[in-house]
Amino acid sequence: MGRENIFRVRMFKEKGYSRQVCGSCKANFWGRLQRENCGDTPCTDYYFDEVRLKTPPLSLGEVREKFLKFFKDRGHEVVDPYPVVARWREDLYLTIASIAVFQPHVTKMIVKPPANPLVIAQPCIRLEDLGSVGYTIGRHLTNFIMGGHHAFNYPDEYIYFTDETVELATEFFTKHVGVPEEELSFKESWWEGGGNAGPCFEVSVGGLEVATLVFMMYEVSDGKYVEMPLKIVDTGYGIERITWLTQRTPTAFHAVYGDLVSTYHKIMGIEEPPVKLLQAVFKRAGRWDLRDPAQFESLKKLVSYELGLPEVEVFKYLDGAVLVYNALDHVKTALLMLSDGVVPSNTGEGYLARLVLRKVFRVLSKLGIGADSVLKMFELQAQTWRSLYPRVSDNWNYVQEVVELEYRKFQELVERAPSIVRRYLSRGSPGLSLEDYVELYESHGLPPELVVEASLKLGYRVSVPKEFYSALASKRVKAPIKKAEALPVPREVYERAVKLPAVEKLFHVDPYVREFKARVVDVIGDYVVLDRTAFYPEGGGQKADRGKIVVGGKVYEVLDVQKVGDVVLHKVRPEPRDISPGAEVYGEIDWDVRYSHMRHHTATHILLGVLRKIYGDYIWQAGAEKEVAKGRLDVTHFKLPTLDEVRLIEREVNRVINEARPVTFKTVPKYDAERSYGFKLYQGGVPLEPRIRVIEVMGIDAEACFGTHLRNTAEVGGFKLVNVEKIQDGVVRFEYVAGPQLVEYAHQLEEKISSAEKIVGGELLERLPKFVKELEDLRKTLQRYREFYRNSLTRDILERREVVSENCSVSTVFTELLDEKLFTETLKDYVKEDPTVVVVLISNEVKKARIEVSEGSRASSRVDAVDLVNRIAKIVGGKGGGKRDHAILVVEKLVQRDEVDEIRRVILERVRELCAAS
RNA sequence: GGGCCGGUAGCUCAGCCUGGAAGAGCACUCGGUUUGCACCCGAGAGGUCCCGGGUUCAAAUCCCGGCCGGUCCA
Repeated sequence: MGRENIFRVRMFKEKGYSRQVCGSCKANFWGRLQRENCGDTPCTDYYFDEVRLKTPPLSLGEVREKFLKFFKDRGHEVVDPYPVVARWREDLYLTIASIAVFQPHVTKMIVKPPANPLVIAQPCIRLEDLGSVGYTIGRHLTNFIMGGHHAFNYPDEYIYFTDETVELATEFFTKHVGVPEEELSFKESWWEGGGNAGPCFEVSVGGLEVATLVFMMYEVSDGKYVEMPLKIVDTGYGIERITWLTQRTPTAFHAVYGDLVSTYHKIMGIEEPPVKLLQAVFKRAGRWDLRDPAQFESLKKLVSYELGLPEVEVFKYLDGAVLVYNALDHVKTALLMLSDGVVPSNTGEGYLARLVLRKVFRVLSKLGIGADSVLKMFELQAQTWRSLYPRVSDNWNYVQEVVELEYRKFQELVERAPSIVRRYLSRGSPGLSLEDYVELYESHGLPPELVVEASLKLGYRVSVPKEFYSALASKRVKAPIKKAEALPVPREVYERAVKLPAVEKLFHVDPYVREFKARVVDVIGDYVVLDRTAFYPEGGGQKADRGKIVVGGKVYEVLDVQKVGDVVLHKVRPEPRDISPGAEVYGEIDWDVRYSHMRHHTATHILLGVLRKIYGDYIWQAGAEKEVAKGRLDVTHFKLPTLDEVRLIEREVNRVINEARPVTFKTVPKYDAERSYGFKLYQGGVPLEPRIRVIEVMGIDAEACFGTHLRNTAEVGGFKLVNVEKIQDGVVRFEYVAGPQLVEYAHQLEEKISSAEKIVGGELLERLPKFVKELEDLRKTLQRYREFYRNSLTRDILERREVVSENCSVSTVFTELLDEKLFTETLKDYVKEDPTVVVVLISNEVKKARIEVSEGSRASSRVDAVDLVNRIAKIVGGKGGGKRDHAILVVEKLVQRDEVDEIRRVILERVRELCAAS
């Protein structure tokens, strides 16, 4: 199919549409009427308010229902929307389009779609337009519902493609939205994203693009387009935009948020602009790019002239309104993300949630809005949207708690700002450089507006450098290409293993199988492949089994077990040189190791279930590991559990164990599992398979899992948390022991206590307070001795003091006890009292000597302590240095009596020389 | 996952660039003064300079590694 021809669909010919060229963007478009331009912004102004619709104004929910019903009536199955957090995708954090729901498993033909054709009203979040929201009066939103009808055409199963897609869209817009057909414009375009590409139509009405019809048919690899075997109809209908179209309000926010627009104005203390002002803006918002500050400025001036309103008024109204629209949009986006269980943090999707929250908090806190009102703003939206997005009301308690916490954290940052800014102001050059602004933002999270504010508080007037945003943008580096995951086995082993047939996994059939018979399929280096095995390969956080295999009477130890696709590799010792394919094998796994893994694994599932029950559905597994000695589970959570909570968790887990609940496993089709259990199935990641293995702990937890589990929770035997810590903002780690390991753990504790008691010679609780008291007494005694020593030293200095002139005196003291800190302190105090003195303190230790020269202020103006030290070094050797009034010399030997005399003589002579000279 | 910033007295921080005697303000204790709202004056106590290693005669300071906190980005 040629790329040109694909746009020549059946309907255009039948109904007499003509292919035209836009006078502005030169793109080709199709329409029944001849027109000057393609009918899409920015080639035209908005005029959809003048288009006569045959339907009454519709709400967002009504448009959504109308859309779903229309396509349902045309043979599409309605598919429930997925979460806005794209947990099923490794390459995306947020659901950015309805097709994302089916990538990559369906688009790569690993799994069939849940229905075909299908229709979905998918809530989406796109944060790349974060900065545009408000200025475009509603064309850009960070959250929106994308209506998509999708048809997946397989080589052997054709559903429908271009002709039907255009006809369906036309019928929907004309008959059900009530758009006169002459007003429809289909612009030819090209869509590319997520590794796929294809031609598309952009459908517009009165300047507003309301849908994109993509015919996905290429895979993009190395910049080349490779035709896919699967041809996908990927459509996106802007449910918000259609709502706007039917309501013809001056902004999309009025159409989508209704009364909330006024309410938000009131809460934020911002006056609502008069309708005629907004209408004047509406008329130009299509062609003008108001995100450009210069254009926004000109528009405001133009509107002020046109309506005869003072410029300041227009500026005040519109700047304020943009803030309100921002708040409406961002609060809803944050609400949707949090309701889907995102925990704000400094990485991943948690960071994106925080980014959105902070952007709106920045404005709210500047307006002086308190936490109560902020919560009110969230609550109003939670009420408005709870029927359209059911998860919003399910998780409201969590949302409330987290919004409050995040707002408090942000206010703390604002409070901290002046002291951080002060640090930057006080270093080096006056004011703040461009680099300072960038660093303040990137390292401390302080946007330039906040920096200016903080500087004002400190009494500095600074202004944001114009280049700030471009400097920031130029620092953005491309994402590093994700490192290919390390292979579990050497490459040559991997490449041969991957071609072998699937191995029968006895550990899945019955996790309690300890011994088995099998045949050798292949031997690759140290690795043996069998046709069936009970050895569990490392995976799903569960470590590999150990044990032995016997071939031809020879025993091989199994050191490691790994899997490559559906093939299990046993690494054995000694080298399996004598083993050849076809040989019979007897295998036996180390049951103690395995059973311990199973206990910790089942305990992990129980713990996760209990945590979700206690805290809420925002608890997600962020990592897990099950070993012989202990289990470990990292979950998303925003605060460290208290001691009481830890005890509660332990009690609840043990209760589940004592209730002896059955643990079952079954392998079911992916979509059935998702329907019955929801997304919480995918705690450990999403398996790219048509059928998935579901482990269910009755009434507590159900997860897609590869691991081996107990039959009954009673077998866990007992559960004790041994460590709970916050490993990262938003992630809490639990470590625990189960079954006999609990006894091991108790033993370790006992041993620790008893060895400590051996050291203190008695009971810990009795002896320790005595030790502490004794230590205190000793400290006091030592202090008294040092005081004594210090006095005696001071006396020695005084006694040895020889006056050289009115400005200089010398005292050389020799001692055989070393207490560096005491010396330094004593000398410092002494020379403060006597500014004329030069003190030389010589002290011997076991193998080295330390000579310290200290001078009073008047003495040091004539005599350089460093010079004296160098002279001393000539007598005793060693190296040293220091400042003019204080220098130190260390020698790796003891100083002899005669050397002390020599030093005394030399120093006196030198000081006399210098002081007399002045 | 990557980058950047920080960790010094109970708190807020200076000192680090350029290695050489551990500092300020607030809080605390004592004495005086005052008895109207951040009182004032004087004295004192308080330190694992995050941890480990290296360089050096000498490290809070320089280098390497780690831990913790903050923050930006993917």
